[in-house]
Amino acid sequence: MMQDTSEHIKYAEIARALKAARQRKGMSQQALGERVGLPQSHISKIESGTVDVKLSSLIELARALEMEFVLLPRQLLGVVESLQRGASESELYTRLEIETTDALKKLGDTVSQLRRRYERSDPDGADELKALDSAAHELARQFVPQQYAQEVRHILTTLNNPLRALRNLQELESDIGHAANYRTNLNEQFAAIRPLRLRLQQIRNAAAHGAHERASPQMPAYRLDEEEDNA
Amino acid sequence: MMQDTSEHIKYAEIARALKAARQRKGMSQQALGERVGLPQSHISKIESGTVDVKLSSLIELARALEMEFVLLPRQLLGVVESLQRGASESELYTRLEIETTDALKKLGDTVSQLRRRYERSDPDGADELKALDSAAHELARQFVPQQYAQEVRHILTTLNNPLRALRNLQELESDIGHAANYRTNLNEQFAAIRPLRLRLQQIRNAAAHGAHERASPQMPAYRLDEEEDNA
DNA sequence: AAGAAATATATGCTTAGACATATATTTCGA
DNA sequence: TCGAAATATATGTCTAAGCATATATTTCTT
Repeated sequence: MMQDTSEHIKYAEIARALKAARQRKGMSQQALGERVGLPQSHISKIESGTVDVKLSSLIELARALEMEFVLLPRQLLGVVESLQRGASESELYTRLEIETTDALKKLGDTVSQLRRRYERSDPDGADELKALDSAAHELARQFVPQQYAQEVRHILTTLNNPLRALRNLQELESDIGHAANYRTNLNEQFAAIRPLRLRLQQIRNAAAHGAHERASPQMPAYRLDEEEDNA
Repeated sequence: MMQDTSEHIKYAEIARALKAARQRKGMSQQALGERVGLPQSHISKIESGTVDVKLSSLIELARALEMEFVLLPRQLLGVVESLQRGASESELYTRLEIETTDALKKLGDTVSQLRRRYERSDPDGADELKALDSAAHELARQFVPQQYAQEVRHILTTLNNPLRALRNLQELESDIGHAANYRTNLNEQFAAIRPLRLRLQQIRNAAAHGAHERASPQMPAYRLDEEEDNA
């Protein structure tokens, strides 16, 4: 139902882009068709622009090719095309991503020091801190995707209290008179840390496999875990 | 033909984006329909996501709304969404820029410590170090533009030797037997530092006024200054 | 409150996408 | 050159998008 040639050009451009993405992934039309539930012959038609494909099919094809369709204001088209052509296109980051990533590095360093303190007195706790340190550094290394940045900042803020408490407890460690409270308090702090660490690991995995893989941003898993732990 | 909920979400997102774009333009469904040759009732179905619109229709609707429908690598989504939310192009950074900026921060910290050591024994030298510290931190604050990143890294490398020498000299300061050599050596190190500091200041100024203002990266000014100092 | 404008929903017809299956043609690798 | 793999094209069936038209419902403005 297209009316003029610029729309025909756009249509052909999308067909070409899909084909190029499939070839970059080293997939055959057969393999792609199996992935999205379309026959190879239909993939061929789509890539050659001889079928006016529906949006639902486009979305699935894009997903299978680790791409996304986006509706953009026309003014941004030049910038976005530059980003796509740029050698370091996947290495561009927003200020929020950078700052969140810096904060994660600091967290990792802080937790690394704290872990050394607990290495002998509480090996299980030290393991928990080691896992948190790894999650923080790994996520920092690949940068926090924009849509997780606010959530990661919230996690970092939430971690302040238990980590401070752990530092204080470590200083009390030699004070024998507090032994019972000490152990209980220690367990509480690690119980608070664990779901946050699990969530950072989830985000790190989502970042590694493409930022939109997990579709539900409402109740983060660490809150579900908190509820489980309270049971 | 969509298979899982993340694709339904994407589908609804595009429907919402079309409606939002129409409303931003102050158009009715009737007017948009007339523009693209579709009945108002069909526009309503498209915007509510109750029809699986074909690519040709989507392209025409996007055009009429001054939008483009674009296929992007998933990694670019965060950046593109930032652009759409109004983050300016200049808030996006490459990995190289980020790493160079981190290195500048470290330089600034190192130089700040060194400056304290020379504060009483060599106030002129301390002033030079203070200026270098300021240049490094100011440039780090606004991020090193891509086209200066290699040069800045070179400057940082070149600064290693004179700064190390200054650290060593400071430790020798109380050794009276080396007084003549000490003063000569001190002056040599500051003479080596000064043009590099001047160049960092130039780059900081260029960065402040827009990364592309100065177009000539061939003979950095600090090499010109070195030749002047030898005269 | 009332009327106009805008949007959502219904009905019906035509055409084409989705999908299955088969086969022709081209490309690739040994 | 030859066979396998990949892609393009053909045929057929079913379902739904595109489109026309009408009407119900909601929203907006006075």
